Amino acid sequence: MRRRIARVVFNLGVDKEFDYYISRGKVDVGFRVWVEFNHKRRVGLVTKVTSTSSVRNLKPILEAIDNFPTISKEHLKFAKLLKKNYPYSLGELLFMMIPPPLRRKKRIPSTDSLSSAFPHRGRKEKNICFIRGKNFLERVKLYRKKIEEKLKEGSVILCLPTFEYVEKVKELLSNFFSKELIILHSYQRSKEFLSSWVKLKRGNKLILGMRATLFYYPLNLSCIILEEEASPYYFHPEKPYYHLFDIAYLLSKFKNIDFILGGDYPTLNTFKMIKEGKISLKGRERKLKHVEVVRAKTFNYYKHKTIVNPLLKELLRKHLEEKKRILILYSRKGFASFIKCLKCGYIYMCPKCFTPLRYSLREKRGECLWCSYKENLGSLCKICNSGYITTSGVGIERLAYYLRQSFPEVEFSYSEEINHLVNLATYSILDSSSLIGKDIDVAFLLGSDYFLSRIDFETTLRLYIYLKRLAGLVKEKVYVLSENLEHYLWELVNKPLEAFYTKEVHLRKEARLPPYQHLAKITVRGKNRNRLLEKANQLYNLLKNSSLEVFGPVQEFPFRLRGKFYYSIIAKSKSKLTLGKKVKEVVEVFPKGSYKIAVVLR
DNA sequence: AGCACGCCGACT
DNA sequence: GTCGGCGTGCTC
Repeated sequence: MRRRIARVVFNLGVDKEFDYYISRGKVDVGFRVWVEFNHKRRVGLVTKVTSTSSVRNLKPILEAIDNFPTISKEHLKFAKLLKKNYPYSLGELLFMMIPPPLRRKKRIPSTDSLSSAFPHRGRKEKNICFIRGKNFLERVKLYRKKIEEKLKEGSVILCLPTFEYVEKVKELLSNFFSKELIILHSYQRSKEFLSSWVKLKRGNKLILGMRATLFYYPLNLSCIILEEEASPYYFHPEKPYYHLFDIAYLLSKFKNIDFILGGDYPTLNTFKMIKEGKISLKGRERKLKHVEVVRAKTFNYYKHKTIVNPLLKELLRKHLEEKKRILILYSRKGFASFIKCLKCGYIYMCPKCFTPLRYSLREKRGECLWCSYKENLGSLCKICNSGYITTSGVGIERLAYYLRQSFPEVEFSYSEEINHLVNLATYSILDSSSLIGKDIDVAFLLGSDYFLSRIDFETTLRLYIYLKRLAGLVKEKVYVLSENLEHYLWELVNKPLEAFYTKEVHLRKEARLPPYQHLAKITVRGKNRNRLLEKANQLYNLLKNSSLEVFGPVQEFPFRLRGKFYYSIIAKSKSKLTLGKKVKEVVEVFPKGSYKIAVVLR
C-alpha cells in the first residue's frame, strides 16, 4: 500500500490538520510543504503521512520545500505535549520551533541533510537543582563545571534573561568551549540565526540564548540551565504567552534530563519545591550589608519648594561630604506622570488608550506609556487655549532636577552607565548585569511605598530581591525611605532568606495565590464597550459552570488600548494543569468573532 | 487566523 | 437604498 496523503498544520489559530495528496517527490513527517489553503498559498508542516482521508477532492502539495524534515518526530511529540497545557494550536506551537525565516517559503541553506545527533535521554533519575550564587559571574563559574560534565553526554542549553547577559557569558566561556559554543537568539539577523540553527544540530554543543532559544533544542540535549530564574524576562509578554520555567520543566521531564536553575534569590515556587524536596539546593547564603529602613515623614512639598525629603537631604549631604560613591534608585521613569492645564484642569491623554500621557523632559513632549503615541506640547492648553500647562507626579527625571537644585555642586548622572560619583537609575537596573563589579559605597532606594502599592502580589518579593541585591553590592549601607514602617518587609529585610520566604509563602497560602493556587487571566477585547461587557459576563458564566473559582470581569488597565476596550476575568485552581485544560475548553467553545480572547497562566 | 457571506440597524 | 459592524461557518 502506497501512502499518498499528508496531514498538514499551519501557523494559524486553527487547531486542525488538513489533508493534501502527495503528487510527486519525497514528503514525510516534519517536512515543510508549499500548499494552497483557503485561496492563499502558505507554508505548512506535515504531521503525518497516511493512505486514507475522510475528505474528498483533496488539493495537491504544490511543492516539498526541502527534501528532509525541518521538525523531528521528537519535536512533534513535544509540541503535542505543550498543546495539552497551552491554549494554542499544534501548528502555532510547531512553528515556534522553526526559525522565523523558514516560516516563509525559503530553502534551508545547508548542503547535506539536517539529521541531528543521536537523541539523548537521561537514564537515571533526572536532577533538578537550584544553584545559588552571589552574582552571575560567580554562577557562570559554577555552571562551567556542570557544562563540561554534561557536554560528554550531549548538548547543553544555557538560557539567559537578556541579550547583554548572552554577550557577557560569551566573553566568559568562549575560551573554555571555543569549539562547542553556539549563540542562537531572536536578536540575530536571519542569516546568522540560520547558520547557528544548522550548526547546533551537529555534535555536542553549548548553546547560549534567551527565552525563545529552548524551542530550538537539539535532540541530543542533556541539560538545561536557566540562569537567574526569577528574572521577569523569562515571561513572554505576548501571544503565545508562556513562562520559560514551565517550558524548561516540561522539556526536562519529557527528555528525562538535568534541569539547573541559577540565581541569587529563587522564585517562591522554586523555594517551595526546595522545601518539598523536589529541587535540590547548592550554595549558601552570605552575610550582606545592612539595609536601614528610615521613616520618611510626609512634608509639605509646596512650602519647601522641593520634593527632596529633608531626611534624604541630610543623609545625602553627610555621605557626599565623605566623598562616598552613591547610587540612588527610583521606581518611576520619565519626568512627570501627568500633564495638565492649570485653568481648565484638562489632563493630556493618549487618544488611543485613554490613559494620561507622561511628560518626558529629555524629549520635551508627552508620551503614552502603553503605545507608541507621542505629542508635542505648546505652552498654552490645547483645549481652553489660555491656561498654562503644568506637570505633576514625580518621575526620575524630575527627581534628578530637584536633587540638582538641592545640591548644585553635584552632578547627578542619570544613565545606565554607573561611572560617576553619584548615579541615578530605576529599579530595573537591578535586573541587568550593569551593576556587577561597580564600586558603590552607599545606596538609597526611593519610591518604595509607591512600588509596594501596586496591585500585584509579586511586588513584595521583587522589592526584597532588589534590596538584597543592593545589599550585596554596596560597601557600606543601603537606605530605604518609607512612610509605611508597618510593612512586614521591613522587619524581614535584614533576616536570612529563609525568614522572608517562609513568611511570604505563608501569606500566599492564606491568600490562595501562586505557588499554592494558580491563576489564569482571561482577557477579552473589542470595540463596543457594552457588548464587550456582555461577552465578558458570558465568559464568566462558562468558566463558573466548569467548576472553576472565577472573579470579575474587571476593567483592565489601561481599559482602552489602541482603540479597543479590555475586560479581564481571573480563574483560580490548585493545579496548573487542570486550570489550563478547563480554560482551554471554555475558550474553544466560546463563539469566535470580533471579540478576541487572550489567556495568561501563572 | 483570515475571509466570505448574510443579517440588521443607522443614516445621507 | 446602502454602508458597515458583527456572528457564523469554512478552510483539505
